[in-house]
Amino acid sequence: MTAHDPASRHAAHRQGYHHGDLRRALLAAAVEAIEESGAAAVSLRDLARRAGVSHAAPAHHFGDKAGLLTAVAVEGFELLADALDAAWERTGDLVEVGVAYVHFGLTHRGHFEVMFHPGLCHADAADLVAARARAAESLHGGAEALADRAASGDRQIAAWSAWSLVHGFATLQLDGALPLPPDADPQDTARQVVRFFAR
Amino acid sequence: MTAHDPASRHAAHRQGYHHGDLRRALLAAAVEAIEESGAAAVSLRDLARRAGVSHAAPAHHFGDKAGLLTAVAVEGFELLADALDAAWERTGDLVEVGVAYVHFGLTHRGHFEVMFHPGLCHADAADLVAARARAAESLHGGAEALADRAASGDRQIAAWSAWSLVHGFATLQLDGALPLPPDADPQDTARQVVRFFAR
DNA sequence: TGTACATCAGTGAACGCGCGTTCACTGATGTAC
DNA sequence: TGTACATCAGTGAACGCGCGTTCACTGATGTAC
Repeated sequence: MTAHDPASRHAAHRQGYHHGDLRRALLAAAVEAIEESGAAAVSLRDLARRAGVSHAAPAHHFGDKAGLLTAVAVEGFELLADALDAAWERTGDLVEVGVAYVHFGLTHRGHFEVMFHPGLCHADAADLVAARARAAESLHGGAEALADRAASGDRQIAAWSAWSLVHGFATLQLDGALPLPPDADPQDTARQVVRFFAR
Repeated sequence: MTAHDPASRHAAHRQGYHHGDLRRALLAAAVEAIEESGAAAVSLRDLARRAGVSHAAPAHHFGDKAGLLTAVAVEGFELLADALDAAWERTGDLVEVGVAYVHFGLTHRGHFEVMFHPGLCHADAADLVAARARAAESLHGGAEALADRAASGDRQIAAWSAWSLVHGFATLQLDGALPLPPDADPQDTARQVVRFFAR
């Protein structure tokens, strides 16, 4: 790791004229800001402040606000696809894929919010379309298999139902609309909910 | 209906110094604006413009932006409770209560958005707490009865599952994340999804 | 029936603020020779 | 090994804009007498 290595520059206190890894720093700042105040309230100037950089710098990397949020959404869809694939490979249990969806939402609320409010992004950006498609594939596979297991009715309806269930549970949790008893573990409750569905 | 009747003044072109029913007009403008640009983007000045009134007028009725959105949420919860109760009384079918929930969300997206993002409101306002409680009662009754019908496992888990299902379906539809085939009727699809769940 | 007055609803000018965007610039990096 | 130069990343001042809020005000309404 030399002094020119971006990671070491980033890990150290920023001192030079160049940041070293401003793009990544801005994405992290964006997720943080979204989790604090919501995606619509994010401003490029605030992110620049958080990254310790001049207010005009973000435009270099993302063009405009929608461009930045698009990058957040792309990252989110990739993380989600990874999480769903990993759950399947780890457990071989379709219920756990649903649980992983909920877990992703609860632990990545910044990404999650942007991913499902496409109005804030450049909805047609090629990388966004690709990342969304990959996540949809991971998700759809799981949901359809779950539907097969339920072994009744229309596969498509079953898959939509499964997705609705986990998405709704995650969303209600994130909005604080479905308050669990203080001793309940959200992920464990999610597991019971998905199991109930897959009964 | 005399010339002093607020409704007639409202129906007619506004001409006098007094609006006649500015509170209601501002609420309607707010719902419209939210459906166009999202709740976070609503501004009091824009609503005043839509209502044809000076920009300082809204503060008279709602105090501030959060006060206005609180009023939107209160109206939303009351409309939702009405819709759920009506569906139950009309059909006596618990599936139809779920369908009514989805239908409410799809036809009141402005209200729906504010109702489930409490960070934008005065979350502790007495009328909001009361309206939410009434809606929760209508909803919970339906969900628990559906759970009873499913006749397996924990009632609480079953109720959360039912709510998650309909909320998730509505949310995914509103965000355009679950695109139906062009010939599919959203409400009819919702009915199939809820039936699949209640199988 | 008329008059005086209190109350309420809406006005419009003013303020300070944070924002996105533009633009000429400068510091740092990497490559060609 | 050194020098010149192109490219890239970030700066900082400037602009115009819409916003929320305040405040003294004015027009309209309703009530007491």
